Amino acid sequence: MTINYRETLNLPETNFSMKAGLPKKEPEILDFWAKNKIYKKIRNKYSKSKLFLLHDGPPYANGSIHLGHSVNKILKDITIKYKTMMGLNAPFVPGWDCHGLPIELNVEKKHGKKSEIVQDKESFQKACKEYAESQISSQMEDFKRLGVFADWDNSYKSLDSSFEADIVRSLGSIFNAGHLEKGEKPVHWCQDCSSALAEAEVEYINKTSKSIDVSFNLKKESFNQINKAFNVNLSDNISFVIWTTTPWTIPSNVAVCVNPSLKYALVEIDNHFYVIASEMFDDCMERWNKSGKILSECLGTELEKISLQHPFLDRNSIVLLGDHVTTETGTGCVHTAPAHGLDDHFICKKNNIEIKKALNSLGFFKDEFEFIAGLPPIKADDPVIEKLKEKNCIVNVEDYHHSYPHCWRHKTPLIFTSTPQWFISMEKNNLLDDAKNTVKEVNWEPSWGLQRIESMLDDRPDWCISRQRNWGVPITLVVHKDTGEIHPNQSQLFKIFADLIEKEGIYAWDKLSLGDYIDNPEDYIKINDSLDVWFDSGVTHAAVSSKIFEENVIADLYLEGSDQHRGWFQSSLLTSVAMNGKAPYKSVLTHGFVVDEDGRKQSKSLGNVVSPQKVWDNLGADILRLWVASTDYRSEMVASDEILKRTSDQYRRIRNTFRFILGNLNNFSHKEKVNLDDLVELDKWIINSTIELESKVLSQYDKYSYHRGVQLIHNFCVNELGGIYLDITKDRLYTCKSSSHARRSCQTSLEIVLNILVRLIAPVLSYTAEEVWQNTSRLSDQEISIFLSKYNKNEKVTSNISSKEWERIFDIKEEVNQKIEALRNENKLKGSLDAIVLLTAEKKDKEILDKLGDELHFLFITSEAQAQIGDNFTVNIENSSNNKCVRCWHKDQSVGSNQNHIELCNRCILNIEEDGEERKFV
RNA sequence: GGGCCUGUAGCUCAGUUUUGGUUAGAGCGUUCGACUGAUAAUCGAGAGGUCGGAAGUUCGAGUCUUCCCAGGCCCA
Repeated sequence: MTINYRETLNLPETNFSMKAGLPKKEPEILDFWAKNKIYKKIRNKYSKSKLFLLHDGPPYANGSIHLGHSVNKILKDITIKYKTMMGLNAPFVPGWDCHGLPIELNVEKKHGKKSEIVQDKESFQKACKEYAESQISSQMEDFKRLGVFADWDNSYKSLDSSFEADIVRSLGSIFNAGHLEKGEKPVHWCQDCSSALAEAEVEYINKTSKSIDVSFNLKKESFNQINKAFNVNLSDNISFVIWTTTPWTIPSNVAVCVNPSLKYALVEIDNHFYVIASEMFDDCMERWNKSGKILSECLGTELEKISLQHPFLDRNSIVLLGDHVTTETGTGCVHTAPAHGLDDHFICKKNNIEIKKALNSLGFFKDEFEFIAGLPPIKADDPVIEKLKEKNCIVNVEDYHHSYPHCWRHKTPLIFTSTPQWFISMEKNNLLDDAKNTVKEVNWEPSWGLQRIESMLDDRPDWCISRQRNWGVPITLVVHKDTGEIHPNQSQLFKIFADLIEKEGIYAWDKLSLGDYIDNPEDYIKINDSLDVWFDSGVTHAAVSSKIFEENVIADLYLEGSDQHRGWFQSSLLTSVAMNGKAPYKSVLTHGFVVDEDGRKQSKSLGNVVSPQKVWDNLGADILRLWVASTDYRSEMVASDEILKRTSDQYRRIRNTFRFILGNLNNFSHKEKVNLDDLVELDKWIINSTIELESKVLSQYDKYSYHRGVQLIHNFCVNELGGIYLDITKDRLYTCKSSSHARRSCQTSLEIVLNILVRLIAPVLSYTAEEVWQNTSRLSDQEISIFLSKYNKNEKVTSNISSKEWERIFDIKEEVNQKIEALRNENKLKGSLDAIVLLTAEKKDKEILDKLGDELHFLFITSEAQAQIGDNFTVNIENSSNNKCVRCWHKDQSVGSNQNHIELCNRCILNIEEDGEERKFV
């Protein structure tokens, strides 16, 4: 009867399953981390180590997290874990941005705009707070599910009263540094919000407006000047023509701007004379459908201070010079309403022209404009046009299609209108220049980040920090009720109010009576505005990092999406420079946005949104993490079903590599380790290759190039391990005597490979790395969690065969493979173990091959192999005629010679009956 | 419309700057084959690219220049 020799083999055995089952397993690992307080243990372990501070940019506390959030937090987590395993103290304090309009709108929606809760300010604020907290807790659960290590119990939230107090303190500090300014500037205003909007809250949507050309008649006193300028002699019927797409701003017109260096033409049409820019003549004639004649021309500068009659108001409109006037569209004469345009505002301020406001404080037309009194601006266009027609001042009306600012929430068109606002001035105390200088010292990654933030700083206006809203931190200014002057003791008051808010919350501001804090309370009022939420998040360096770590600590890294060049990177920079004169970060790393397979942004309407919740429920968070890590995040990141499928494939390969290694290390104890110098040569090679891999991967991680690192690891699993080492050593692991040097040598190297590899994947495949770690006491005895372990310093092993020589050997192996494959295709050979390899090689190659002695055939996984010297390199394959050993599957002439084991070769008999074979090279 | 960025095999990425230089690489997937002792795994071999497009500089361009196209972020 035949003996079942399979039982004499040392086959791999492990309970590390092939199928990952991540969606089920990951929550268990999460529990393990929580129960064992791993994050806390990490903090304790590295409390004395060098600090690496990655400061978390707060997501807005609204809605469930999407893929973009996941990308951001995973990248941060990979970084934190890598730095930690490098031995740095890398804490991570997550945060949330909690005030602001979107939360107010949701609470209004939930309770109803007219409900008592919404109508009463304090109850409304409390409802907003409650809502934000509920959002935070659900977002936090999702962030945890991603496998992110953080101090979740001590996260920061801008709604904490201590944080709110610090916002007030920060504002006080900026006030003390002389950057605060009261202003009256045109801002985007949403009628539906009854509020000025931040830039980030503005959305551009195509809109059709009325574009009108309006004539402004020349006043008598200016005829001399114009006759002189154009060298004519007229006494009547001269008009300047302006063009605008916002007819409702005509009631606020106080001036007409011309460019001093442009040429202007006096155009005659039907006995009437019009002034427009010469360049715009053709354009205007076409638009107005008129044929006019240019009588004369002059430079814009000669038109300065000419007086025009407002079309329907008893008001002068004066001609001003401005470089902002262009000839892109219109007439070259620009309607100027300083209450409704930034350029207009500045030019009038410069020329000391009084700002005329047609709108009341709620954004409706004042009573004095009878024909439009009480109307909102967007409904006033038609009546104004009618009025202009009535006064015979309209030259042309047509529809105009353009991209126009809208409220991001209501999608309604915004107006640009002047309101009293508080500003952080860019100029007053040199803040902008200081910020621009500081930014050069920061390491921007990718490097174009510098250019980007610089160009954004270049054209940034003063920072309007006033919001006429309820859910926000109050601007705790006390101003004189008549003069608007800030109270002389304001600096001190900031501190007092901050302490009060710390104790009682933001509600304290509305409740307090000034009499308790100042001497002449009847002369002063409290400002009602709340702070722009960008200010809240902009001061996290002061409210969070400074407090937890060290006063004015500068973070090593800010890591956010590229949109934050205008957002948080800038708000943080400006407040930090204003308060401390320094940038709050040493490095700024940005990632792109998530798009679909066609490169389009993910949006609900396109139906191409990939939900992170679905990914971790179906595939596992480690797949999501691997996707993030294997994508070059510096540009857009493509997510699709196919890509995630590919990612899963990549994951399986890495997982199975671990499974195989673990299986073969079964029953291998530390005592059985082989001295490194005594290892089989091939085992030395894989150790040295792995050490080399480690240094390459870590240097990629160090550059935040996770995708390159992951690619290196994966390729190593495929090529060095799967294709070469593990394939070749199967023979030794399975067929050699269990306790033999030949087998222990291999296991010794596998243990080293395992230790290195599991650490390399840990920052990315955190769950799987922990699963591997917990699977075997050889790892878990080192530390209770892999994340308490570090990257070890591994020394390369000295070997007789250099890595160059190994490279050549594997090249030759590849040629042998191709020859074998060719024969297989001709059906002359079944498997490689049927083959006998006969190599002819040049002396140099022969000498290298000789280093493997008679173990060469193990390298090729053939039954026999020989090399001889010759002029050319050739590979010859023969089909072995020997019998196949049923145990090791090699074909050998000794098979059948032993009567006790008639089906075995001598090598196997040595391995099962005697001391076992000896292996030195392969 | 402006600023910044991206575009190399079906997919993910190398290669592009310092230095322009043989038939442009890898892994995944795909096809074919092997094994059944990593087995919903593993091994071997093959196919697959006018490097977004066009023009230019050059003996020579994925790489340099200009323009165009598609897309992203930010702004208007």
